[in-house]
Amino acid sequence: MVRRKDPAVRSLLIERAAQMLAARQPVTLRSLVAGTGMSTMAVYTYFGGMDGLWTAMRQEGFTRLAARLATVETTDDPVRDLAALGAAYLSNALAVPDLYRVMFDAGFELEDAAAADDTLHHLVRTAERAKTAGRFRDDVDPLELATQSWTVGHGLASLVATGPLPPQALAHGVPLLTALFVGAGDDPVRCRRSVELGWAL
Amino acid sequence: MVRRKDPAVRSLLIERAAQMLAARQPVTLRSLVAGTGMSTMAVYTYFGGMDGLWTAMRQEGFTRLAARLATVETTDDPVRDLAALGAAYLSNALAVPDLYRVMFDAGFELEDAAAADDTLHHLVRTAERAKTAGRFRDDVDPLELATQSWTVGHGLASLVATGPLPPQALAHGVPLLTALFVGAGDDPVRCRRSVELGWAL
DNA sequence: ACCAGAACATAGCAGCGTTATGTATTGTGG
DNA sequence: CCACAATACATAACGCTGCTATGTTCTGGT
Repeated sequence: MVRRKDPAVRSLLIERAAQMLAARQPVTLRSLVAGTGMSTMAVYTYFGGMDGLWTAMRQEGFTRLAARLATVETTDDPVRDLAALGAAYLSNALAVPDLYRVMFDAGFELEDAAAADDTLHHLVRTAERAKTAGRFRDDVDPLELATQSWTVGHGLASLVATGPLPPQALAHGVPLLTALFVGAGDDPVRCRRSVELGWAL
Repeated sequence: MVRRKDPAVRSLLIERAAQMLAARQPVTLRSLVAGTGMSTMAVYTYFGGMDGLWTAMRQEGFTRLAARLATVETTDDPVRDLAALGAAYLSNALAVPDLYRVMFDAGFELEDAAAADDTLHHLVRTAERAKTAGRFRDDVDPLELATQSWTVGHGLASLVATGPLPPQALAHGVPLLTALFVGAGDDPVRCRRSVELGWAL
């Protein structure tokens, strides 16, 4: 009785929307399906409307971000890795600034929060590694430190991607993260070296 | 030959738009002028279109923010004052989250940057005071430190106002700012006390 | 007192997301 | 195997958006 929705079509639309977003073309219902042979109804059968498309785009953004963070190699210096994750976060955000803006736009829902948590998890695990390696104090909560690192990264990404700060302001990431990690107990000079190594934009 | 535009009408429209924004009502060309007796053309004579209105709203947002920061009293503890400015920044952002979002929306232009600079200036001056008071190292650039404080504040404000982080995450401001100021040379225990005093959300 | 020009009102346009309606397609139960 | 029912899809229309073209009203300097 059914005629199942084709997942490939869904990904195709998401892909196309992402490309249009990256090309700074307005993503509208009609422009999205134009040239694909599909009618505007496709967006409704696959996403339930434009809001659904934007939600899907947010998830896509977090998925890509998670994939990007997964490429960061884990070394024997977890603090370096933590900084490298921050750098990768910023690199991803500025590579696709419009998608990044969509991810944190007004329509943020609970289901998006799950995707965001997955992203945070990379940071949490690395913070844990740094803690067990004795780089951080015992009373440091890895989740809290990860959240604080995220806050710094997002603040930087948001201000640079939106325009208030110039791209060279990304260099602030080094002093910000070193201060944060030293505050968590790491040795100042060693920390600085680790962060600079991991940052390496 | 002229019939000058009435500045009062302009402020009235901005005020009305701000109220609708705060009430989470959609601010559209027609809904904005509805009930005021004006026609839709008013928006064009006073702002040149909706884009102009949003630019004006951004400036209004920065003006209100600057006014809010100006209410922060300056004590003999500049580090406390710096933290107090950060708290005021967040308090303002979360009091009018939709206006705050507009301020950092896609259409950010050069003329908005000037308004943002005025806001930053409060932080810069206080950072300078802390430096001359001997709380920070000599090689600390007040502008850079202010920018970094701003980054932290904006990151926190953005993540909480948009939804990814819950309101209690605002407490991260204390460790983040202390770490930053200690990294700038302040004494750890004294800094912590100052920040906690100034934060006092 | 005139009249150029700014301010304003009205109506219409193209575009937007959405929905209603009709048609085609498909998997499944008899 | 076939008919039925449910899904997918196409087309057209609706109400809304920002914007512009046109006509009117008001105002201030010569």
